[in-house]
Amino acid sequence: MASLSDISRHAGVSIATCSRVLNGSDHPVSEATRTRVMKAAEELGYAPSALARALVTRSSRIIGVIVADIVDPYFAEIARGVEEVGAGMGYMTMVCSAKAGTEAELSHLRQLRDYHAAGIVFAGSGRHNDPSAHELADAVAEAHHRGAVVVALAQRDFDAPRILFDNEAAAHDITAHVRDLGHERITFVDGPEGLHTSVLRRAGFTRAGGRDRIPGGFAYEDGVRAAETLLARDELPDAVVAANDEAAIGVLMRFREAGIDVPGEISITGIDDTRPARFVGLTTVTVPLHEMGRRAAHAVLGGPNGGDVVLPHQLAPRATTRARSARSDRRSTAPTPTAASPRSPG
Amino acid sequence: MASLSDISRHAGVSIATCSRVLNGSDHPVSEATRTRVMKAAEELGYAPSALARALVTRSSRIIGVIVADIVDPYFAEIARGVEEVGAGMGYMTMVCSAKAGTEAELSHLRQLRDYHAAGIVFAGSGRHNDPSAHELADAVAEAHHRGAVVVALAQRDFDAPRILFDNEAAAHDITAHVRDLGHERITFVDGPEGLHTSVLRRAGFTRAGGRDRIPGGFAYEDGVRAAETLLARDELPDAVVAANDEAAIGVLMRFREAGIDVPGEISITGIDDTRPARFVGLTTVTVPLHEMGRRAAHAVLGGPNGGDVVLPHQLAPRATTRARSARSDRRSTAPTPTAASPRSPG
DNA sequence: TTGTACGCGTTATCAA
DNA sequence: TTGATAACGCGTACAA
Repeated sequence: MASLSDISRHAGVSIATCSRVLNGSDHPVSEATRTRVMKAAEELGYAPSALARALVTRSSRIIGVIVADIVDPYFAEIARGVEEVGAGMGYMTMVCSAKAGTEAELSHLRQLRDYHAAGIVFAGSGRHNDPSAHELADAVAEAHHRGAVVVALAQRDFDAPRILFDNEAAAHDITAHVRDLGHERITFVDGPEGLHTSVLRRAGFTRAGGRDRIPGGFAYEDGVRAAETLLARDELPDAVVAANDEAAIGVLMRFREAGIDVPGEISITGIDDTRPARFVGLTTVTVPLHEMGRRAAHAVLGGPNGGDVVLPHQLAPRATTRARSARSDRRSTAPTPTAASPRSPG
Repeated sequence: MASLSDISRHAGVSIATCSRVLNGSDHPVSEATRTRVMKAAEELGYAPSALARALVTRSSRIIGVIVADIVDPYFAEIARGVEEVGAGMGYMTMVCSAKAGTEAELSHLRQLRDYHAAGIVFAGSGRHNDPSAHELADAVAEAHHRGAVVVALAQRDFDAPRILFDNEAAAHDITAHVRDLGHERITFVDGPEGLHTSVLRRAGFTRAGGRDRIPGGFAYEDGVRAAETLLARDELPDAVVAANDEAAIGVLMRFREAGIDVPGEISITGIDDTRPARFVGLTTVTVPLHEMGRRAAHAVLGGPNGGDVVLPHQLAPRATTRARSARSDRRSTAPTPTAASPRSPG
């Protein structure tokens, strides 16, 4: 409640001097008055107004992170990284959900600008043929111009340093891994339509020799649907590579519900290694989400430093994949009676 | 970039008038000048400074939500609820992680106050014998005094309206449900030591006739450890009721890894019904996390309205529980050879 | 209906 | 080493 002028009056010192001692200014102040001011501040319970400070400094200690959905562990992990290092430096983190798309991102960006946010982190991927992409790019440029540091944690269509991992390579590597396990007929469950990240992951799958693809998404239900698509076919593939963990888990659960043995009959993998992946023992690709968040925060704290950064990813083989040789091959040997039956639930 | 004075100059109108038309003031303004101002604002791309506005109004359109860990789906769900209705009303949501405890909460509270946050939502539970509880209570009182609306979404030791569900009843109901399934020997995996929520849930278990309890926590690893404690005993219980979903999943996974059939040999349940619970088909209690977040936001938007609210919870029977009669009873019939063997993995 | 002027709490410049 | 004082951008009595 107490303001600088209160302190000033209480200590019998000018308001300017109070400001100097109360905020690590390099301006010299005599030890005597310094203690006087400190004491007054202590007694009156002085707390600087972040608002007033930001108004004059033209920069608040606020970091905005724009995500699609904070409930999605992918984004939560990023947000936590940002918050972690931000809080350590006295910054507050604003989390903005933009599930609605670029339009919502734009409005959040503007709002963040109105608060003179020191930095803005775009956690999600951009989309193809985005009608408001240009408008967003302009707004980003303006925010940058006004001193805000903008960082992108995925493929984006505006000018900002990127801190990311190689989506294409991640998808390639997990596909190759499955292939190395001896699986030939591999189906890829696509990510959301139009997302750059989806395109990248699909490309990785293709480069690794994958051919079969079916529509999917990043949500559990998308995975369930994809599994049903597969179940409706005459024959199941050897393995399913889903565009992300949550979809993979959807596939996994639907298959198990249908009585399919995973990984006995079919292998399933995801990408991202979010917490739920560990819970279900999903083979996936560990991706530096938390570290990306941390680095993004460091980027805004340290000012716009340098160009893009590509962080490493890593295979995380777990319990939903198995080498083909290690299981009863349904094709090279005569089909057993049990080979067809499991697909009907109950 | 353009400020009110810019508009004022551009439109040849006083700065006060500009303010009046640009912020739905009820002060009368002639239609002529109104359009003049609007046009100028449009041309110069006027955006009000949230900072300056907050400074003079003594209240920013910021809602702070203090959670233990945003990666925890329990809190993410709450945060999303807050953000959802907040964003709809032009408010920004600050998410603060206070994993470190009350000390961290206190520092976040202070920071939020420095930004003149309109409201502060405490998502997590308080703890017993908390050394800084009193200090926090004082800070909360001060924040309240300064016009901020403070809401608690769990048991707390300070004065603030509460929006919550009945933890005791939730634990009681799930335990009773398991009991109704015919299970007698039920073990409760405790929540984190010292948390009010832990005490409440434990009490519910006890009231439902439960007796056996083992140490646990709210994390996956805690559940894994609890499972190992159980595996080390001579005999497994009929069912395990864990203090929350994540611990339950830890128990579940460890048991399955040990070759135990869930729910064939043992039933497992959680509390909260977070997303991962659905992923693994965990029987649990659905709890109004999202709605609590939404209501909390409404509470801060509508000012301090009324007293505590207790929202309903609901049983969510799924695939990790089974009626005792429906499975081979290991005790009333002669033990079969397969009854003992599953416990050794591999 | 419009304009003037003060205050919100800081930082920063310039004198003293 | 210290102190006035002008911004920062806005809301709002009060006056015109």
